[in-house]
Formats: sequence, C-alpha cells, structure tokens
Amino acid sequence: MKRGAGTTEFRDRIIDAALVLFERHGFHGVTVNQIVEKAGISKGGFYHHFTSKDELLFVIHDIFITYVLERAYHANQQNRTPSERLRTIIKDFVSVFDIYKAHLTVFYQESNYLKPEHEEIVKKKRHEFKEIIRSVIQAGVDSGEFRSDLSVEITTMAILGMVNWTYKWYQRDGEKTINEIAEYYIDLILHAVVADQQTIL
Amino acid sequence: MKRGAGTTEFRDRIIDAALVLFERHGFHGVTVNQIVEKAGISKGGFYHHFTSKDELLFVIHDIFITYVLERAYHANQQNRTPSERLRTIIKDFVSVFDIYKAHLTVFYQESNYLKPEHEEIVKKKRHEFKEIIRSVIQAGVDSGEFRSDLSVEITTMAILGMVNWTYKWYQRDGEKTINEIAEYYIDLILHAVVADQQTIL
Amino acid sequence: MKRGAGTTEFRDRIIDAALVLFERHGFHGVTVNQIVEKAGISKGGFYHHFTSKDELLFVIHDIFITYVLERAYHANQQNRTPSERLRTIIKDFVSVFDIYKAHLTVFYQESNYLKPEHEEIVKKKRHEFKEIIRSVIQAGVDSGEFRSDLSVEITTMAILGMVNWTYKWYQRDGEKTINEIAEYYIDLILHAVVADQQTIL
Amino acid sequence: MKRGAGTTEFRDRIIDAALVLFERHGFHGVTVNQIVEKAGISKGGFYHHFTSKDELLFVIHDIFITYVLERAYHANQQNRTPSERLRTIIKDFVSVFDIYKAHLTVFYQESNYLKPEHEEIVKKKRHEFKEIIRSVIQAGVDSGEFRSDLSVEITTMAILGMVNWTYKWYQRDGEKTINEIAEYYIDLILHAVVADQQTIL
DNA sequence: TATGAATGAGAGTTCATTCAT
DNA sequence: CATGAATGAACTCTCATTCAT
Repeated sequence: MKRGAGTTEFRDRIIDAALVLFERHGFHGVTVNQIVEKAGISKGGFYHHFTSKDELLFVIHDIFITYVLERAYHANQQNRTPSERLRTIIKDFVSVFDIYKAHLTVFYQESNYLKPEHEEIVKKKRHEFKEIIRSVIQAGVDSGEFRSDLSVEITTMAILGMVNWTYKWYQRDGEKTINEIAEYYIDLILHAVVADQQTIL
Repeated sequence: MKRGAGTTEFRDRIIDAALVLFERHGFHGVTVNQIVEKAGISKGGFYHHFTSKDELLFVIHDIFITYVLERAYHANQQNRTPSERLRTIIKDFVSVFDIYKAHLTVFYQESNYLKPEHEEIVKKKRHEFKEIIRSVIQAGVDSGEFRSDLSVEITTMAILGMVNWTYKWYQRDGEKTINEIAEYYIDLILHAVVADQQTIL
Repeated sequence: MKRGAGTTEFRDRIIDAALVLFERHGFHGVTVNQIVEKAGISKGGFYHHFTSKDELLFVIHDIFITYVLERAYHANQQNRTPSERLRTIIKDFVSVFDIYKAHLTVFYQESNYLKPEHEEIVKKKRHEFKEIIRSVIQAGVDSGEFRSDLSVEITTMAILGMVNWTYKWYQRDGEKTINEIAEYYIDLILHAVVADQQTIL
Repeated sequence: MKRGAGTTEFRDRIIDAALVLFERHGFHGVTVNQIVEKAGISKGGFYHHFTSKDELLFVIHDIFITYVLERAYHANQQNRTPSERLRTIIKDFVSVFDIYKAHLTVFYQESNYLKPEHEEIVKKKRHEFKEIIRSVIQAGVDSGEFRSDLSVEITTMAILGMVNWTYKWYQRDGEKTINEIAEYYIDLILHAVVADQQTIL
C-alpha cells in the first residue's frame, strides 16, 4: 500500500510538471529535459513511467476526457426535462475548468499532435460527449420544450463552441467565478433554444 | 496586369503550401523541407522571402487578422441598429471561413507558437476585433434593444466562442453552406440577447 | 587513479581532436562533424559537453591563457633582479610551446572569432600577462639595471612580439630545441635592454 | 581612359569595403552580401570582378606582399653597411603600417584560409622577404659588424616577430608615430646584434 | 529501479555562387 | 556589363530516446 502511493506520486509529479509547461509553451515548446527538471526526477525515471513524450500527451488527454465524460453521463441521468439536463451538464462541465484548466488547454490546443493510435481513442470519447449534448437537444425538440425549427447539429456545435472557448480567456482569479459564467451561459442558451412561452400559455 | 496578375508569385506559393500543411499537421508537424517541396522551390528560396519559419507563421496570422479586422470595421459602419450591425459583422466574419479556412485554423491552433514580437502585433489586432463586437453589444444594451441584464463581456466571449469554434468542424462540402450556418448563429444569438418583444409591445 | 587517470575522457578527446584540426585548418575551416569524427564520438556527445562550437573555442583559449598566467605569476616571484625574473618568465613561457603548441596557434590565430562574452574573459587574462612583463621591465629601468632610455611600453610589446611569433615557425622536431631558442631570445633581449657595463664601471 | 579609370574604381571599392570588414570581423565573419552592400554594388558586380570570395582574399594578400617585397628589394640595395641596410628595410616596412594596416591584419590573420594555389604564391613572396632580412644579418655577421655568435635564422625570426607583431597593438592615433616605433625597434635590434664596440676600438 | 552520459536522425538556417533578365 | 532572385550543399544545433552502470 505504501509502495503504490509513492509510485503514483512520481507519475503525478511528471504530469503536473508537464501540464504547467505545456499550458504555457505548448507541447513542442517543452523538452523532456525541462519536464524532468521541473518534476525533480531523472530522465530514466521519466521513461520508466511513460514509454514516450507522446504517451504523456495522450495520458493528459485521456485523464481529462474520461473524467468529463463520466460526469456528463452521470449528469444526464438524474434530471427530468431536457432543459434541466442541459443545465446540469453544462454546469458540471464548466466546473471542471477550475480543476482541469491546464488539461483542458492542452486538450484543445495540442490534440492534433496526438499519435494516430492515441487520437482515435480520444476522438471516440470526444464524440460520445458531443452525443450526450446532442441527444438532450434532440429530446428538447422532440418534446416541444425547445423550438421546433432548431438544427440539432448546429445548435450542439454552437453550445460546445461557446462553452469550450472559455478556456481561451477564463482566469480563475478573474471577476466572475466559473459558476457565474456557467449560469450565464445557461441563461443565454435557454433564451436561444426554448420555445416561445406565449405559444405554450 | 503586366506582372504578378497571372503568375502565382513565389512568396504566395510558399504561403499556400504552408497553409495546407500547417492546417493538417500543425506548425511543428511540418518541416521547412516539406514546405519547399510542396511549393516546388528550393530551401534557399524560402529564406530569400522569409527570415525564418517563425516569420512565415506570423505572416499567415497577420494576413488573416488584418483582413478580418478591415471587414469588421467596414461592416460595423453601414448599419443602423445594433442587431443589424451584429448580423452584418457575424455574416461577414463567417463568410471568411470559405476563403481563409486554413489561415483561420492555423490562427486558432498555433498562435501560442508565435514569437513574442509577433505575438504582440497579432494580439493587438485581435483585441481590436473583439472590441468591435463588444461595442455593438454595449450599444444594444444601452439602446434597450438588447436585454438589460446582459453581461457585455461574457456575451461577447460567448458569441466569439460560438462563431470561432466553427473552424473545428466546418467542412466546405458539408450539408450546410457557411451562409446558412451564419444565419443560424445570428438567429440563436438574437433570440438570446434581444429584449422580450412582449414587454415592448 | 581510480577514475579519469588512465581513460582519456570524452571532453578531452574532443578538445584534442579540435586542436589538431583547428591548428591546421583554422576554426572556420573545421566542422563539428569533423571534430566528432576524429574524436570518435557522436554529434550529440559533443553538444552534451559543450554548448556550442564557440564555447569549445573559448575553452581552448582559456586552458592556455590560464596555464600561462599561473606560471608567469609563479616565475615572477622567485627571482631577485629584473633580468633574472625576465629570464625565468621567458624561459617558462617558451617552454609551453612544446606542450601547448596547438593551443597557442589557435590562441593567436582565432581569437578574433571569440564571442564577445568569451573575448572579454580572455582579454582580461591576456592583459594580466602583459602587465607582468611590463612590470619587470619597469623594475629594471627603475633599478638602473636596464637602460634608462627604454620605452617600457614598446619594449614590452617588442619582447612579446618576438616571443609569440615563434608559433609561426617553431617545429618540435626542428634543429633547435625550444630551450635553446629561449636562451637565445633572452640573450638578444638582455643585450638590447641592459645598461652599458662600461659606463657603470 | 575614362573607362579604365571607372573600372578600377569599382574593383577598388570592393577591396576597400572588404578590408574594413575583414579587419574587424575576419574573413569568415563577413559575407559577400555585406561586402557588396558596403561597396554599394550588386552581387553580380562582385562576381564580375572576382571569380570568388577566395580570390578576393588572395588579391588582398598579394597587393600587400608585392608592395612590401618591392620596397624591401629597393631598400636593400641603396645602403652600404648591413646595419644601415637593416635600418632602412625596417623603417620602410614599418612605414607600411599606416597605409596598409588593414591589408596587414588580414595578411597575418587570415592567410591560413587561402586556397592552396593562392597560398603557394603568397608563401613564395613571403619567403623572399624573409630572405632579404636573413641575408642582411648574414652579411653583418660575415663582415664582423654583427656579433659572431648570432644564429642568423633565429635572429631573423626574432626581428620579424618583433616587427610584425606591431599590427596587434598599433593604433594610428596612438601616442607614438609609426616612425618613432620603427626607430625604437632599430635601436633595440642594433643593441642586440651589433658586436661590442670595445673590441672594435 | 534509477541515473545521466551518449546517441543520431533530422531540424532550421546560412551563404557563396549562378543565371535569366 | 549589371542585377538580385533563386539555388542547394553544407552548416550548427536540438532533443526524444537508449543503455551501461
């Protein structure tokens, strides 16, 4: 049990160091030497835990997308109406920005440097995440809660764009908390997609 | 007509080749050798026209942002109401996706590899572009045309995110034309930001 | 004795190879490839030990001037009269030609290719060496042992020129040993600078 | 006549520009581009007058050594005693420092970058110059004017070293004129080589 | 396990030289 | 004669990865 803890620390130290460096300088702007120096380990140590620098990039991607996907599945199940589900999914996803800001930046900035075999795995999970949102929009349209003239595809991409883009400007110590931003997004989105109230009344 | 009209110039050949390659493999996934080979010129020729690979990256950024900024300035002047201006700016910007898809992808994907001196120039123009959108939102709020409870900052970033993100999925030969997508975005955005009609009536 | 005594170290192998090549072809007439090939190591190995080819040039300069300076300091202290000190310094310096012939050639031939930061360090030590000789001449003049009409500055430079120039023609397997040449120089110099005996008597 | 003058100017402009640059930065520290820019001509113009950069280096060497050699021959003939001839040769040679300082620096600093075919020509003339001095020393020894225990070879090299080295420190606007320095050298040398006066008296 | 000296393929860049205009 | 855009061989240097210790 003690061993396991120590080993994990080692690996995590590498990932943490890499995240800080990748976020600032990009995957190709950082050398393995810089990573091991920042992590306080040796080069041999690095290659004991990762088969390559490429694998490290994949692991960072995978940690992030796996976590996000899991939460999205969970969030999608526990609400009733599509707008309630949409709200929960977005709030949940956006809350990740505080914990996984660096992962997220690397994820959106460096994913085209993933090796084919890694890219495929990530792509699949990314697609699953998108499908969750898409299905909620579809459900809203089907139930009449959302406007019937919505393009489910474009609406999904529009929401994803709005939300994902946040990583480009969000600062943890900025004026608004990530929760306030999330609430704001939800408000904008629901105004945009929910069917006119009058017709309902 | 005497010169440069019919002939594809050397410099342009380099940029075109680089765009195709950078879009697919990223700035660091492409070597100068690959660029000159695709452009059908010599390595020396490359360095006769660009002082470095870094400068080429900057030129691609600058062509794009300069063009976009100019159009945005123009679009912003010729309409009356904020929503009309917002519509024109967005339509105009999105229409760039068909001509400058590759520039745009490089712009959003590789800008953190710009050298400091180049980054500064690009950053300034990017900021100007953002300020144009921001000022339109602000004008809409001030005039009462847009909801009074809007956060101008977040709304601006939300719109930018939604629109910019398009580069990640838009295909010129896809189901929707870029104009249809633009119209759709405008519809979503106006639903989200325009003050309730009932209250006005 | 445990380490480094028997084995020719990596770093030394590089320096030795570079010296032979630089002496014959000049700093710019030799490539890093040629150096590593002669040293029997890899290119990466070279850059593991030296940050640049320029640094290697500096190291060669520094080894030489540091050694020479140390010996000159030592030689300057253990004799009494200026002519005795001058003799010891010259003999000592010239004896270096047998061990450091290549360093010396590089030192006098390539020093204007040193990078500014390196040049400064070397210049300082060179100046110190010159000052030692100068001070001996000055002492000789002050004590009346040397001619009173000597220009200390020009005499110093004349001696340095005569002695340094040796690197242009001296061959270790030539007619005269370096010691014989040194004795000869000393004889010439003393004839030139020592005050007339008759006038004293 | 006008043509001839203009053409010569062109070639001289190149040489002058190159001299200034080579003296400061060395042959390899200067590009052909820099030379033509400083000379105010085009690259094509350069290669119209010189077959290569290497040839330019040779021409600079040749101008210098040819001039020096000619003067030395002349100086050697018009005096009677060896010491008078030695004096004239040295004064004459050293006076070149004011006109040909740059040539001289390039000559002593970059001659090992001459191409073999050029090197040979220069070497031959250099040797001739040395032989002139050597023959004077020999004549002095033979006539009894100089010390009989002189090594003609080493004495020659010692004198050459002393005199040549001057290029390393001489400044045209320094304390001493080149003529004063020459007189000083001659004084030192004659003190060193002339046989004891008593024995003559 | 852990180390870091050593590797070597390949990157970006330079620059003397050429040649169509 | 003059030009300067274009060439391409050769250069210095980088850095992910290996492996003897």
